Parts: sequence; C-alpha cells; structure tokens
Amino acid sequence: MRIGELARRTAVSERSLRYYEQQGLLTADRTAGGQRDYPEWAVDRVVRIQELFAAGLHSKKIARLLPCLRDADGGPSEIATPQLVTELIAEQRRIDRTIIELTTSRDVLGEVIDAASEPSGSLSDR
Amino acid sequence: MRIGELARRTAVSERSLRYYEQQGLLTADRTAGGQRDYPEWAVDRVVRIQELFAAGLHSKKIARLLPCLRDADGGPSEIATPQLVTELIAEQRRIDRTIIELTTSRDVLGEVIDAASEPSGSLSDR
DNA sequence: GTAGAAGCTGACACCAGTGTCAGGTTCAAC
DNA sequence: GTTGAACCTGACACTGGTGTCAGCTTCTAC
Repeated sequence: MRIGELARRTAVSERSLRYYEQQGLLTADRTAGGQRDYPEWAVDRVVRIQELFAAGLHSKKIARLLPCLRDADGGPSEIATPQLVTELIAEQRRIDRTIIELTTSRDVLGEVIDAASEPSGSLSDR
Repeated sequence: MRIGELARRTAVSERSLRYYEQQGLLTADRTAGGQRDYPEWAVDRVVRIQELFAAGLHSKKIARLLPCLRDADGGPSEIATPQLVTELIAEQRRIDRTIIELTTSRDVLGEVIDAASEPSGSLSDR
C-alpha cells in the first residue's frame, strides 16, 4: 500500500511515516518511480512504534528493539543483546513509575471533579 | 525555605522552580533582599506539579487546577467550574488511554526480555 | 497525452519544559 | 568589612517528534 493509505489506516501523518523511515524504524519497498510501497504488516508496525513513542522510548532505542519483536513482519525475530536487555529492563521500570504517577494524577483529577459534582458545598461532610 | 533547599528536597532544578513561578503554579514570599522564601507545603506542591506534568497536562491547565486541589497549601480549595470539570474529564480519559498504551508497551518489552532470557533458542517451543 | 490527485525531498518552525551561562546582588559566617 | 556560597534576572539553546510549505515528479483515469 502507499503512504496515503497507511497514514489513513494508522491515523499517523505521512510526515511521521517518512520520519520513521529516516530513523530506521520502518522500511518500504519503492515503486519504479520511487514511491513507497508498504506491506500489510506495516500497519501493525506503525501502531507499535506509536505505542513505544508514547511510552517514552526514543527512536534510536526503538530502532534497536524492533528487530527483536515477534510481530507479523515476516522475518525471524532476533534475540536482544544483554546490553539491550539491561536497557529495556530500565525502561520497564521507568514505565512502571510513570504508570503509578499517571494513576496518582488521574485520582487527583478525580477528586477535583468529584468535589465539583457534589451538591453545593459537600453537604455530606457537614 | 529558600530555593536551593526546595530544589534539593524535590529533586527539581532551581530553573524549573522559577519557571513554575513564572507560570503561576507556585508562589513564594520574598525576603527583604528579594530572594524567594517557600513555605513547607511547597514541597508537596512541587511534587504534585511534576506528577501533573508527567501526566501530560500543560502549565496553563495545571494553573487552573491547582486552586481546586485540597492539598496542604493552607488555603480553602475552590470548586472547579463546569468548563474545567469537562476538560478534566477529557484529561482523565486521555490519561486512561495512555496507561493502557504504557501497559501494552511494558508487556512488549517484557516479551523481548523474556525471549532473550530463555535458555538459548526457546527450546520449550520445540 | 493530459489533468489532477498523490507522492517525493528538503527546509524551516513549533512546542514547552529544561539546561546553561553571564553579570550582578544578597546572605551568613568569620 | 570581607569573602564565598547562594540567589537574582534575562537570554539563548536544546530536544525530538510533528506541522507545513515549496517546488518538483509520479501515478491513474479519462
């Protein structure tokens, strides 16, 4: 499929898809005229990349991680090096901390929302 | 307390603390000489601000939210306006989606880590 | 073959929080 | 009073993924 369709199906801009290629995250065949031609599994790959970005990983680390992923990219998946494994464990810990922080913030927002939703002046407290 | 101590106790840079003040997130008394003098509860406040930043809220929204927080800032907490409540509910939903994404990514990393930790070649699959 | 949609590269800008530096002032201890 | 640490303001830079524009080429359907 071409870039426009991939952008539509993943809700990721064409600009970003080209950026992913530049960063070595996503390769594409080229037509005789030089236009990108993506395989079907590129959709899953792009979604995965977006998730990893959202998780705070930088493109360089994602680029090292992707070959080790067992997604439907057709190829056999590589085994992560010990160095990469160490880094990924650290990333996991960071993600865990982030989830805790997010949960806290979510609850903080909830308190404010609840306080505003109580019938005028939180009568139940008085 | 002065800015250096607050920075040390919260692990937030002095630069950031001054930025928070500039954004209306954190006020401080001033000494006769013009140096910032923070109350004890500023520590909690700074931690809260950091969490909200980590949750993806921008400083302007945090500035509107903070007066409604029931933390130990001494003052009575305001009631959020309906407009703010609507926005906060949207933020909550965004945070929820983010948590789900983070969990997914965390598991993806876990797969790669596990694959590398299995005794050479994932024999159990064969 | 031609028109219009879609794609290409390259470049510049943005966001928003943070790092860092310069040049000056204040504070606390001697 | 002097000295050194701590603080002040203001300014500029960075990060890194994304938006956007210009100028050109390719593809597809008529």
